Amino acid sequence: MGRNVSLEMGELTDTAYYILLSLVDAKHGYLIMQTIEEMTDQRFSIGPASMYTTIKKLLAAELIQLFDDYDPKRKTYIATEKGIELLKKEVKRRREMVLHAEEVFKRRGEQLT
Amino acid sequence: MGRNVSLEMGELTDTAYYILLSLVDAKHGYLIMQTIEEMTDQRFSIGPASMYTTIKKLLAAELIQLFDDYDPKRKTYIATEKGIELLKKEVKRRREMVLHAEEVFKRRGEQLT
DNA sequence: ATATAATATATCGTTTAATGATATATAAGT
DNA sequence: ACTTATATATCATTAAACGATATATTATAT
Repeated sequence: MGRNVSLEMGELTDTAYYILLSLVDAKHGYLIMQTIEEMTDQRFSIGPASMYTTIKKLLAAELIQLFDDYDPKRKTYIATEKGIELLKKEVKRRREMVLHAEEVFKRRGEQLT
Repeated sequence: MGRNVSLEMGELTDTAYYILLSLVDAKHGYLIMQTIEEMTDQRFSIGPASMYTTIKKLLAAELIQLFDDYDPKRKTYIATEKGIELLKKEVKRRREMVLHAEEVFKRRGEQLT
């Protein structure tokens, strides 16, 4: 297994991070893409290929599940409890990554704008 | 070119992020690996394969350069001005990623520990 | 009416990233 | 002599991301 890669290792790629974050509240696929673009002011965008590939992986890892929906045309997903926990852990990890950089620049007397 | 992937797009993977951050101050390869492990309390570790592959890419993108060194046994690298700028931009991007998550959880009345 | 744009889901094959395995060589400690 | 640590490097494989493409429905404009 990869050193810093797979979901089982408990780490999320940027793509998986944003999809899982979108699914804290139930959404169908297309809405996930829109939500991410809106959330990031168009700075991050995920196309259908990346999204559906990632959704499959997140489902397999039980980080998201199908949401009980009546509309058969749209598949709706939601993060599982396990998914939320991993997401929170990942937020913490990313916060630390920023801190690591801040420490390095601080040591050099430079500030990060 | 990938939507959210390559260095030319101005984004760094976790691996590239930590290597570039290590090279704010000049270091040779082996020391980079150690610095990253120490910095992250063993939570992130990069093996030689990932490191040398990434170093090649960072050199090609002129985000790091060979540091003027007298020791022919050890190749020493340092981040370029361009590399520092990208790193700062990336820190900002990652800070925003954390904020995005905080907003989502705040909206739900949950706090991130 | 009908063409066009937006909504919605999905797969195939390729490219890019990350890594395990492995090789090589030196230096230092036991 | 032997082992551990230091130091750099490549090859082949796995994993992640994505472009291209296909398909179908719904809404909107002409």
